[in-house]
Amino acid sequence: MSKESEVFRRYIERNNLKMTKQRELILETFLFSRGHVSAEELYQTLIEKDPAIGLATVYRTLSLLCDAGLAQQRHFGDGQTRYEHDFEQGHHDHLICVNCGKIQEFFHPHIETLLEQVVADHNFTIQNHRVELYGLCPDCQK
Amino acid sequence: MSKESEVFRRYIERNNLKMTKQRELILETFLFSRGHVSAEELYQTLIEKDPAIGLATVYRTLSLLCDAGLAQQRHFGDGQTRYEHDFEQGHHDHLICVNCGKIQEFFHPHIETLLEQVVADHNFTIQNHRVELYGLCPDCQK
DNA sequence: GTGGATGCAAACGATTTGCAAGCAT
DNA sequence: ATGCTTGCAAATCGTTTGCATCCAC
Repeated sequence: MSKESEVFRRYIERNNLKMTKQRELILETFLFSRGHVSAEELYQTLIEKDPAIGLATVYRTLSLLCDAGLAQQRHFGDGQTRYEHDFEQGHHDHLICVNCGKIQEFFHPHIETLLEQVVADHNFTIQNHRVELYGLCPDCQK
Repeated sequence: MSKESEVFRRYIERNNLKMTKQRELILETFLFSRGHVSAEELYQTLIEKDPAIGLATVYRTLSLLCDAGLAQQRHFGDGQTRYEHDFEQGHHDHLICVNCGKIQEFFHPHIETLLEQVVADHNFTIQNHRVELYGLCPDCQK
């Protein structure tokens, strides 16, 4: 039983919700999928394991996972919402290939520090931030 | 006649398109609106000047302005696409208030330099980037 | 048994598209 | 006259919601 599964169970219990086999399957599949999945992509993977599962359930469960702190929404240029689960490994930013869609994560402590400074200079209190670089990945530069 | 209007006319001509009073009105209104407008917001302003104008035309013209290099799409958290026209004044990033929606622009040369370095380190060729900080603006911190 | 969870289909909001009519060239 | 552009309505896409049924507690 994974740590995330434990966290989710506690969240479920604390809020008087119920653990179902769909929720278990969705969490498991979500955790297994590396990177940044959209609801639709996750759904496509899920129907192979449970053809009866509904897209609405995927959306509802992803929303639950966000509330539980196990997932985080991300919006990159295309119209879709993507969900990330490995953000706990520590904050990171993204390099996105505009050709193949590959997403490369990176972390640069100095940039983070400077961003904090910008926020302070403008008297904002920060909640979160995003830094996204769009371009061509090494493979797509031809 | 503004510089942008000139650029637009050239673009129209070069692509064998036609200049219409709707396109003129939309460009003019778009340029006048400071900041980051959504198609719907622009449309609301426009129907006061020309009640017959269609929302589809607004979308089509904004798309044209993007192609002509006079506008740029931006996606902030909410579901709407926003259009920016003053990005030519030089690149800048955004501080967004999650409470009142105010958008404060800023520019920090050192951050830009570091981002270029990150891109180089990963062998990407950059096209553009965005840095967005979400939090509470001074007014909303109560 | 009861209330939350499901799958489906319908509803939704933002954006796009097909079409007949209008207007710039 | 030609064909790009318009406004309208219908279509589309991603996401949410209503509802009857189902299932975890």
